[in-house]
Amino acid sequence: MIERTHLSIIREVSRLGTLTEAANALFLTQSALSHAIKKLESQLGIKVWSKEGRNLRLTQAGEHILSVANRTLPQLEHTEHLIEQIAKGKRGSLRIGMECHPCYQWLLTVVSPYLEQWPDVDLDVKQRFQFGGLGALFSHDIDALVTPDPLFKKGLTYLPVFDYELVLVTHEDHILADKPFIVPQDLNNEILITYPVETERLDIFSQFLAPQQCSPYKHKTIETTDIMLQMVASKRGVSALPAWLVEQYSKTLPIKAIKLGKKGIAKQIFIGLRESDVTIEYIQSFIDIASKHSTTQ
Amino acid sequence: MIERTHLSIIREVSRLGTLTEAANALFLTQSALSHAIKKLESQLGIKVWSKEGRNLRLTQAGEHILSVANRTLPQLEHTEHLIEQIAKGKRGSLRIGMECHPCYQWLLTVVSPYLEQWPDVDLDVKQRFQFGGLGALFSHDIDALVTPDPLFKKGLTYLPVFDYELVLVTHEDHILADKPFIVPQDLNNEILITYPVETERLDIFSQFLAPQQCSPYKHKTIETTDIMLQMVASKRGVSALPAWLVEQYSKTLPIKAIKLGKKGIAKQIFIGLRESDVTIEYIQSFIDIASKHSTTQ
DNA sequence: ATGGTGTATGAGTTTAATTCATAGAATTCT
DNA sequence: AGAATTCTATGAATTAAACTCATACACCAT
Repeated sequence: MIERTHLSIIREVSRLGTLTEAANALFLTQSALSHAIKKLESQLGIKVWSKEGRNLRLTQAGEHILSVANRTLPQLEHTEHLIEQIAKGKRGSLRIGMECHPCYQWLLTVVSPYLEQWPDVDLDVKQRFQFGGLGALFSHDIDALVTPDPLFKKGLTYLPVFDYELVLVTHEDHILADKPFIVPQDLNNEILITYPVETERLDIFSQFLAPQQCSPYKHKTIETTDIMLQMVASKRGVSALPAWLVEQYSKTLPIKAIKLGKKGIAKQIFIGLRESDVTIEYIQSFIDIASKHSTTQ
Repeated sequence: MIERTHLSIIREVSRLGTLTEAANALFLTQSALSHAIKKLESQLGIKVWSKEGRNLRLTQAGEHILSVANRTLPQLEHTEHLIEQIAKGKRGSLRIGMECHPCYQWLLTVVSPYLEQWPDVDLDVKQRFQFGGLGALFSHDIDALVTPDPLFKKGLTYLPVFDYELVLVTHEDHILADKPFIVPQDLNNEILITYPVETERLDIFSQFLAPQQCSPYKHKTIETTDIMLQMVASKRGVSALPAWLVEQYSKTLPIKAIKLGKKGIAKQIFIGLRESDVTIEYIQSFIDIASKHSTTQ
C-alpha cells in the first residue's frame, strides 16, 4: 500500500536530491526514510530508486509514484487547510431558505453586512422546497429557514428576528385610503393581489377574511413585490404587505397603508435552525445581525 | 494529518452506510475505524460525522474529505495497479478516451491486433468525461484521447492517426442520392440525424450548414451508429458520417454516400497523449498500429 | 589512503494501530 | 411496553509499525 508518507518522502527526495536532506525537511532521520522506502519496495516488488554513483535516480515505478504524489499531495494539503478554516469557524456554507415572500427585501439588508464580516462563508438563498421549508431543514438542503410559522419539531429551534404589522396597501386615492382601518367586508368589491402561495398561508385570508367568511371580489397572484406594488399604484387592485415595506415604497409610488381591523395584524418572523447548528459561530453571527436589522430598518 | 486509511474509511462508510459494514469491507474491526476517525477528528478539531439516530451524516468537513478521497484514491489504486504490472514484467494499462463518436468503429479494428501484440496491456475505453477529454488526460483518468480537435496545451502532444472524408448518408433511392455532391440548401427539407452532442462540435453544422446560415428541416439525435444507419436505411432521415464507415455499411444496407459540397469535407483524427508518456513502448506501439489502420481499412 | 558525505541495516525503543470485551443508543419485533 | 437486534463508543490489553541509534558500507575528491 502506498501511504501518504511514501508520497511525501519521494516528493521531498526528488525535490532536495538526497535522503538526508529530505529527512531533515520531514523532521525524521535518514534511517527512517530508508527503512520506509525499503519496506514499500519489498511490498510492491519493485525498486523506487536506482543508485547512480551517489545520486538516486527514480525508476519507472518511482516516476509513477512521484507523479501521483504531485497530483494528490496538494489536494490533501488543500483540504487540510480548508478544514482548518472550518475548525476555526471562519469558513462554512450558510444556505438560507425563505418561507416568507416579503422578507426577501429585508434579507437583502441583512446579507451585505454579513458578507462583509464573514468573507469566507458561502451564502446561498433558496425559495422553493420540494417538501416544504421544514423538510429542507431536516434534509440539510438548507441551514436556516426564515418563516412566519415556527412549527416546533424535535431537533429544531426558532429565534424571533423581527416584528412587523401587516397592512392593506391601496392607491392613495382609493375609496378606502382615508379610513383609519378597514373591516373584512370592505374587501368584498376589491381585487386582492397576493404572492402565489396557498391561501391558508396568507394571513390576509387566514387571520382577516376567513374568520368573517368574507372573500375579495377577485384574487390575483404575482411573484414579485415590485410588480405587485406597481399594480396597486396603477389602481388595479389592493394587497397586503408589511408596513415597513409599504412605507419604503410609498416614497416613490402613490400608495398608502391601512390598518387591517381596529387592532391591526401583528406578525413575527422567526429563523429556524437545526439545534446542532446553533453553536456554530458564523450562524450565531447571522442571527445577531438579522436581529439588529429588525422593524426599524 | 489525513492519511490514506482515513480516506478509505470515509469512502467505504459513505458507500456502505455503516461503520460495521465498512469495517468488514476493509478487513478491520468496527472498533478500529471508530478509533481511527476519532483520532482524526481530535487532530483536525472537527467532526467528520454527526449522528442522526443511528445513521451517520457527513459534516461539511466530512464532505470535503470524502470529495478528496474520491479524487485521490482512484489515482493511488491505479498507480498501484500499474506498478504491479511493472513488477510482473508486464506492461501496464492504457485507458483510451474517445471524443469522436464514429471513431469507435475504427477503434475496434485497431484494438484487436493491438491486444494480440500486447496481451498484458490492460485496455479500457471511456466515452464520458466530467471535465472534457482534455481534463481527463491531465487528471490521469485516461492515457490517450482520440479526438478531432487537437487543442494544444503544454505537456500534451497530438499525433495524427487517420484522415477521412465526412459524407452525407441517404437511402439509395433518396432524391439527393444521384447528385455528385450536395449544397447546404439541399438539406433545408431533410431530417438530419446526428450523435447527441452540441451542434458546435458537429462538423455538418459548423463546417457545412452554419457558414451558409442553413439548417435542416428537423434535427434528431441518436446514440449509436447502427441505429442511426437503420433510420437512414428506412428513409427516416439523412446523416453525416465518415466515408469509410458508410462504405462498410452499404454492403448490407440500402444507403449511399454523397459528397458534402464540391470539394467534400476532409477530417483528421488525432491521438492526444501526455508528453511524459510518449516514450513508453506499449503506447508508442498503439500509435503505430493506429496509424496503419487509417483510411484504407 | 583519508576525510567527507551519503546510504543501508540490525537491534532496541517508542509510538501508533488494532482487537477484545463491554457499555450505550436507537430501532424493530412481539 | 419490554425484549431482541443492530449499531456505535470506549477503555484496556495486545500487537504491529514506525522511528532512532549506532555503525557499517559505498562513493568521490584531493
